[in-house]
Amino acid sequence: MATMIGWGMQEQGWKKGPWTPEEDKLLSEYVSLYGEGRWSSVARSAGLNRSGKSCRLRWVNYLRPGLKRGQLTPQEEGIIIELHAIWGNKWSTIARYLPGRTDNEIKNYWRTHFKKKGKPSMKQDMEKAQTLKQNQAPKKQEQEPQEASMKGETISDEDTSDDHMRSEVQEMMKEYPTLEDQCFSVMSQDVASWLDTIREDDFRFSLWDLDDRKGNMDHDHQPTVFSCGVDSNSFYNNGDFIF
DNA sequence: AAGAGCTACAACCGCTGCTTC
DNA sequence: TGAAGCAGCGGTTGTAGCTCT
Repeated sequence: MATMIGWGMQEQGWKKGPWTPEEDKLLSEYVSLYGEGRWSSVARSAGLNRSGKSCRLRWVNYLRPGLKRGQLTPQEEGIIIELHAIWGNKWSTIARYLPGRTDNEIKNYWRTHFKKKGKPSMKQDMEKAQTLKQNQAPKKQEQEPQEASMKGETISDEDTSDDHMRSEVQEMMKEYPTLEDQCFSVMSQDVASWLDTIREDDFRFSLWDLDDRKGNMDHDHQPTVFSCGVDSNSFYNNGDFIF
C-alpha cells in the first residue's frame, strides 16, 4: 500500500503531481494514435503511471490541440460574464462557447477576477457584460442606449434587481429549455452586438462550430449548427456564413 | 534585498450521471 | 433491473512567479 500525502507521492500506485515533458509526450503520442476515450486503458497502454482521470485532465486542459494559451480577451471575458449570468457555474457549458479555452481555465479566471471581489450579482454580471460590449461597439450605443434584458424588454432601475434578473432568467429557462434555444434567444436579441464584439475568426469557430469540427456531437447539450435566420443580419444562410 | 501578500494556473478530489454487462 | 466501472464536471488546493512594502 503506497498511500502517501502530497503531490509527487503515490496512492494505489498512481503517480501524482506535475506532469513531466516525457509524460506529456507519451500521452500526446498515444492519443494521436488511438484517439481520446478509454482513459483508464490509456494510462496503462501508454506506459504512464497515472490514473485515467489524470490523463484525461492533462489532455483536455493542456495537451489537446487547438488550445489557446495566454490571457483571455475582453471579448471572451464579456462572453463569460454573460453566459455565467445565464448558466451560473456551468463551466464546461460556458467553455463550449469559447473555442480553445477549457472549463478549468474559465473557472480559474472567474475565481481570480470576480470571486475574490465577492460574488458578483447577476445584475453586476449583466452590467459588466454590457459595459464591455458597449465599449467595444460604441456605434451601437447611440442607437440602443441600454440593452434591456435578454428578452429585449426595457427595465427600470428598480427592476434591475437580482430578483428581477433571476426571474428573467428563470422565465427564459422555461421558455427556452435547451441550450440551443437559450443561445438562440440571446443571440436573436443581441446578435448585432455580438457580431460587433467577436472577431470573425473567433466567431466562425465558436458558437456554430465548436466540437462539431471533429464530428464529435454526441452530447445532448452540444450546440448544433443553428439554422437561425436572424433577419436583421442574415449571417447564416443555407449553411454558409455571411459577414 | 528580503519577506509578505497576491495572482495565475496546474492538478487533485469527490460527486454525479451515463454506459455496459 | 441493478451493480460496477468509467467519464465528465465543479469545487478545492498547492505552488511558482510576480508585486508591493
